[in-house]
Amino acid sequence: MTIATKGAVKSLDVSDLERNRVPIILSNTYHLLVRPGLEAMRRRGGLHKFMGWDGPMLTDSGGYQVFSLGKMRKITEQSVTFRSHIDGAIVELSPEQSIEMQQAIGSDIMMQMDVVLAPDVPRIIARDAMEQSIRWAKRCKDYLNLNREQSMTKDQKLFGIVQGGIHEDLRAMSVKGLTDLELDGYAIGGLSVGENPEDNLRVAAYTADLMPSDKVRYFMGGGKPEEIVAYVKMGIDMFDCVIPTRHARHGSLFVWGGEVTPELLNEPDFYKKIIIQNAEFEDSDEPVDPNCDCTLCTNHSKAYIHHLFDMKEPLAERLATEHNVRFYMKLMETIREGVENDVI
RNA sequence: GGGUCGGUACUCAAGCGGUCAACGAGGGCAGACUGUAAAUCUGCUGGCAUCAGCCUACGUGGGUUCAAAUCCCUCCCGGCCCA
Repeated sequence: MTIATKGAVKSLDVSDLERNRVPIILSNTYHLLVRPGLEAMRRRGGLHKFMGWDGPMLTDSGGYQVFSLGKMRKITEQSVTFRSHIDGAIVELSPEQSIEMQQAIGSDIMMQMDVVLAPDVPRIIARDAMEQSIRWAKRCKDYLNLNREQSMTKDQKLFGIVQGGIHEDLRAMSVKGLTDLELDGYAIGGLSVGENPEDNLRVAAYTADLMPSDKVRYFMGGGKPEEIVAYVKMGIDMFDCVIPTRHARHGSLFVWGGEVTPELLNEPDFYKKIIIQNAEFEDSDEPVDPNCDCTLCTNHSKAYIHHLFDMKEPLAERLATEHNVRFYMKLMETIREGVENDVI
């Protein structure tokens, strides 16, 4: 999933997404609740219509913002209270309100409201958050079942989010509690939030193995290309990450290590990252990546995109973002091909 | 010709006896970003270095002082004012 937090993939238009074969986007409940707000979203007829996107869309519940905006919120059993990062206004988000907003957005897949924590919190805290997340999942499902008619999109799906930090037994309890609720799909949450790489892979593999294989498994927030390949091998189906788009805006571009085939993905250095502002690129007439078919690589040189970043031209971000999005989409296409042909 | 203000590192610009190799900004160099408060953030930016230090530096050349980018004198260059 390419991330469109506030109803746009930063610097890209919907036609750019379609041209680069983006299959599904992710948007965010909290940010859209702050602006333009619930009623405005209803008046616009939902986010698909508002932004002109006909494809699938998933919305995060706002749970991650409970974590990332931590200094400005208070969590209770009932809800989370934020101070808006825009104007300081009080914004309350409960599991029910999250679903109500996600219904107004009309996403195809809604995420339950959860409690995300840093990886280094005491085990008892991680356990409480995990258990609260299960209770909140139930409230999300109950609210949805009672209010189906208010959705902007028919048959919205609801996914649960497995929590439990880096503790395997807590992860197992979380999976049990959520699967008892018979949700439409399940996600691994609370990873890629600062834990060390070994814990990340260990917990992801352990958790993925416990999750029902007949439903979608989604790893939230990850990851780097090699991590995604590893997660797929664990049985995970869906991903979202800000890396391709944010890195692009900051001048980090992904470059394939060679002709893109499923076999290539088994090589340790199947790609590299270059920082295009670096002086070594100022004189290169070569494309960023000869194995890429994006607008940047088809039409322009490294020297040109280097220059655009140097001049802080807005086009730099747009071309770079399209390139990294194309890289990630090609990564997923190639992984899929590799899985179907038993290469990965 | 007289008066006056000023000349600081790539640029702009602080400092006005010791804590100054010299604030800050820009520029340059490099790095980070994982369910996006992010066109953001961090480090370095005189030379040498065995990373402890050493050397050369605040227009020029002298001087005062234990000590000068800072005080005094000479000269050079620039702005402004008066002739």
